[in-house]
Amino acid sequence: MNENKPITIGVLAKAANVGVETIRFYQRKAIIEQPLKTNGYRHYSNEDIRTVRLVKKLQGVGFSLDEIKELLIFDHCCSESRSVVKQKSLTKIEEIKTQISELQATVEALEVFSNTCGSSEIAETNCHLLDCFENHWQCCSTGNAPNLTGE
Amino acid sequence: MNENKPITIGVLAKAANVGVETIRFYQRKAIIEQPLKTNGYRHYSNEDIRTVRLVKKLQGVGFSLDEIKELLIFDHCCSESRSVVKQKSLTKIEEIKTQISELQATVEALEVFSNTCGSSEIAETNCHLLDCFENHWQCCSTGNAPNLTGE
DNA sequence: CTTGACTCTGTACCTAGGTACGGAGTGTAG
DNA sequence: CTACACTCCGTACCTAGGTACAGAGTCAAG
Repeated sequence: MNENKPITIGVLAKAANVGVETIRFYQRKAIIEQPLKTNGYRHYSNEDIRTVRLVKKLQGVGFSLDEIKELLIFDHCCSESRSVVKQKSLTKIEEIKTQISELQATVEALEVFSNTCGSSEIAETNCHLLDCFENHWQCCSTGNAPNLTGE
Repeated sequence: MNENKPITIGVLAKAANVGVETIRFYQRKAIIEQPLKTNGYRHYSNEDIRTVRLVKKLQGVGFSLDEIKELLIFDHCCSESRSVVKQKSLTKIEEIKTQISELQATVEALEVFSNTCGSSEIAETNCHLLDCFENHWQCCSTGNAPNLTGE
């Protein structure tokens, strides 16, 4: 084991696949805690590596840094705040589920688009992406979308 | 019908539920086309309302303005570029599907978290969100995550 | 005990996606 | 034909999430 090799900011950055400046930025934003310092140098733990990786993962899935910060704070709170933690998690779960539905509708619209408008055999010039997404993101069908503007 | 009432920038903005400045911004970015002008005033079509709504919808689902611009350009291109359009759509579909999987994994992790760590009966103090997301985002189980840093 | 890689702090700068403002012209109801 | 809402253009400013210095100190191999 290499317990003797300290995890400096550069080591952490490389392990989490981010820039050194990003780590410092996260610290300024209080997303990760200020680590212990020896001779002015930051020394991190393996926990910190896991945390930064988690931050990047959550970010990739659409969480903002503020949301991530909040999640991480939950994680450190003691048992009396469990009901708050639970409620926040459940709210977030609902939000993500909604987002998943919208993404699924987007995939469907794009599939219709590429199977009709994108197909040289089937396509008509009046078949547009716009139509594919309208009518509650459901169809592209004839290529003529109904008038939705109430004209 | 009110064909005689022109769709000015303010009308468009209200219809699409965005600010007037946002419309101007989209035009600067060439996300929507420069409309015809009479006496210096922009006059939009119902198509423009649909387009701006689509832009906001796509944005909400995680598309950047550059991606949206590209999609809208597909939409206006003529038949000889159909294969390109189709390929781009298919690529985008794959990207979105990946994102959906990740979001589903996130939901699972959050559900495990709220059912264990968030539950006052079951929770142990060493049960953390970090653990819930690790091991390929699959479990929180005992509350002690395996060491993933290769130490 | 020097040299080069690494780290420190603070501040400035960058892109994306808007938002606000100033000073001028337009359009329309009374 | 005046008032007021609306629009014009250009430019400046804002937040989020970084990224890049500069000038100084530290660490470790040779």
